[in-house]
Amino acid sequence: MADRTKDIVPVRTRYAPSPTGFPHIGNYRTALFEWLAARHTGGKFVLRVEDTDRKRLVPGSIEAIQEGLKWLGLEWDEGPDVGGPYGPYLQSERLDLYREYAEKLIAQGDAYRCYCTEERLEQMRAEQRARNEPTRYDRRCRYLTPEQRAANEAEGLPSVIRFAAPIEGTTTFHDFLRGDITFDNSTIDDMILLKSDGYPTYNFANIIDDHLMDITHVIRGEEYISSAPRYAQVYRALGWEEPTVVHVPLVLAPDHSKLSKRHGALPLLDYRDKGYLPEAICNFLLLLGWSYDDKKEFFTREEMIESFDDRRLGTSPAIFDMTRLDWFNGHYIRQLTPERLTELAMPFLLRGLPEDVAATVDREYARQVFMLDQERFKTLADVPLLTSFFFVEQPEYDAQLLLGKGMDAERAPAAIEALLAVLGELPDWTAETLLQTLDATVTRLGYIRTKADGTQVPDRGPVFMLVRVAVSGRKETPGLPEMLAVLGRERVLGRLHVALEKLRDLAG
RNA sequence: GCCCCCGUCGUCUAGCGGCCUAGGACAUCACCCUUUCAAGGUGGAGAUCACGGGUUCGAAUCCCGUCGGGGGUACCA
Repeated sequence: MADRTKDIVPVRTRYAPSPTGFPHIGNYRTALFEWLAARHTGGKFVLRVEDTDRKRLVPGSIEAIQEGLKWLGLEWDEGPDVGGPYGPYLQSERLDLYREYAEKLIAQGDAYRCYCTEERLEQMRAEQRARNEPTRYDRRCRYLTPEQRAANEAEGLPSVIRFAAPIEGTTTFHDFLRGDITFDNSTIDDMILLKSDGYPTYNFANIIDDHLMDITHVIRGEEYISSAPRYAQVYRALGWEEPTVVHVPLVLAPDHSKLSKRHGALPLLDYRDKGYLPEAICNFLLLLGWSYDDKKEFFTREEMIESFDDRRLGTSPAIFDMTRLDWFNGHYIRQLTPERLTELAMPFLLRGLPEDVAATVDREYARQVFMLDQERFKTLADVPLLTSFFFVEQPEYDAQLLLGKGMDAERAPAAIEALLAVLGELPDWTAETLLQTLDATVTRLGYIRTKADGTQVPDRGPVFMLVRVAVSGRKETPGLPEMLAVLGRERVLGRLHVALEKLRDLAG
């Protein structure tokens, strides 16, 4: 058996976000794949900020992007904050580099200055559309005479630098997952390398930096496939070797449209605020477009790194399914140790409680409550929803809720009084003795159920539900004896008394 | 319009010419467990593998076409 690890070559990958907003969850999936490719091979994961669009720059988004990566545990080896041998990692600090290579392309005849105004381009495209032609730059400035150029320069006309793309033939690039993809050169126009403000376009800066930073594997979204042949042309003009390119399929909204806020696809950090666990998000994202085999669905961080193989990436778009995310989240919440659960749940609890109540919460008591409800939390946002009754002075509920199947206005007060009589005297307040006491009361009060085989057993249902509502104000709660044990004698007795009063008021 | 990518249960997917009367998971339904709700267990329903042609003894798997979905078509990324 050959040692497979010998075949693994360390790769350099990069996450190259543009600080024009707060990336949504699909963007981070790409980052996850890039990070995994690097970790799996013992390579490096680089964070490079593509801040070349000055108009759309959103203050604070660089910080938010980094916070998101950290939250998911996707730590980078090189980046704007930590530096590295290929810096700077902020494209706005690399402007001279792009200029240098753009000039080089002009010198060798592979690029040219274009003086066309945006108005003219706009008009040109409008006419092309009217004639039902593809909208493309008509290359007017590509064929300017040296005299015309000199005149434009003398006049001080603003200009951009465009790539002089091959006009005839085809361009083929290799997609790691899909194989060779060929575009007819007649469909590719002369893309802008450097904008009139001196900043590079995303496309150009990307090419230059991926090469200069020695990126071996470019993993990016499928929306870049149509730009890929142009990148290939520039690499070739510069005489550079092209990195391996992996286009991962898009993540779509449930209605197959592009992922947007209204479908629940929020900026990543919003998921943290909504009570999702990073391990759940990672696991969910991992399996959106990638699979290990037909069985394995839960991956620890180590297992992810160990088993990630970019050859198993898919090529068809995946739909973002919130329900599945919730399931993963519930799973990982159940996985939490009591201590970690408490740590994570506490802020959510305190935020959901009235201020005066929040101020009195005892950590140890809360810990016991959380453990009781652990298997019921789908997200941490459920914490206050399911557990607030443990903390308030007295839960509010409609007296009618106390009555139900097998429990009417006559029997309810009797049952509570019977319980009150014994619970006050209980020598120890544990789930075990509480269950015994509850059962004894049920039997004494004559709640009997006949099973299918004819045997008679105590019918816990009606009394248990009565007590459940009395102490919690709700019909769904953790197991009754366990819940009473945690609530403590004082609260339970107090709430039973309140229930009794409510029943009397009801009777009129 | 033009160019490109994609197309297996509602959803995420396994499958890479015979092991497939297509497997797993989420969701859904039923039952079990049971003091409620969950969690867990068992089982069911759910995909003529988008459709139509080929190739082959044999196709979800290869080829062509059609349709459908998506992306691109910016001095955005």
